Amino acid sequence: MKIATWNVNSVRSRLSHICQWLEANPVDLLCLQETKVIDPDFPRAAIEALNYQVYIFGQKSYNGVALLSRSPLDPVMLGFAAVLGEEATALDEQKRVISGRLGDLCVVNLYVPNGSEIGSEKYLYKLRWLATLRDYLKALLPQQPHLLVCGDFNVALEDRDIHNPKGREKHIMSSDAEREALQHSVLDLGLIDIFRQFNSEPGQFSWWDYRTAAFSRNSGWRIDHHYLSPALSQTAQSCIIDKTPRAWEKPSDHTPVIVELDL
DNA sequence: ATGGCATCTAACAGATGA
Repeated sequence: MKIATWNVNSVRSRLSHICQWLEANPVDLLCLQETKVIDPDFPRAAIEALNYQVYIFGQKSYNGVALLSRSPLDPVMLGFAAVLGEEATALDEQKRVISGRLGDLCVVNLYVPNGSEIGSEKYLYKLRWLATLRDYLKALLPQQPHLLVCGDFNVALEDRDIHNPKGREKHIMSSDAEREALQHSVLDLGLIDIFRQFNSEPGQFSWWDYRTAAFSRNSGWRIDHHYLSPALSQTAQSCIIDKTPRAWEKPSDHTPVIVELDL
């Protein structure tokens, strides 16, 4: 079974890339972030024509997540509130969380807030959001021994995940508080950054800034991840970053990351 | 120090992203 995560930076602008990529890479499940569209306007038909089921949690202009699956998912859970209840509804105004169950596998698809600037209101929101993510995953884990948590985390965990870590303490996505929050909310629960089980090299990135020709210089960041529960990690066969679509005409600034499970 | 670029809404510029 193959599962991919991809921040597409607008599902409507990227529809042809998504279809082209899925035809070449018929993964079992594709997790999308930054769909940037309300649910009635999601380009559902083009995806369904490729024999994928479409599950969406969208909003106008910003954010938005989706699950595209070859097999039906049941149940599908929208937002933090589906697990945490009423007190989490405020954080669900921004559509950043969708989860689904595929057999005995539970997949959580996340779009972690960007944070804008260190110390800003958005930065504090990002840290609060990650604290709530801990509660969410902690509640899911006992019921879901085969848990996969993937998406755009907007945090580079280590210096080898950044093309140039100089000054990283003052940079969004690599400040100590962001790294500590991701560590506390995900890794400390026992979830494993599975890419690093297969590849320990620096220079392995999933996002390159549109500006300054970052992709051609490989000036990127590894901020799109797959985290696996311990039991599930035993089934992992590979985890690769597919840079191919980042080189296409008018690409997303992110590229897909695919994990293969022996399930 | 700033802006590089791309996407959204829809104001032909401003907000947001990372």
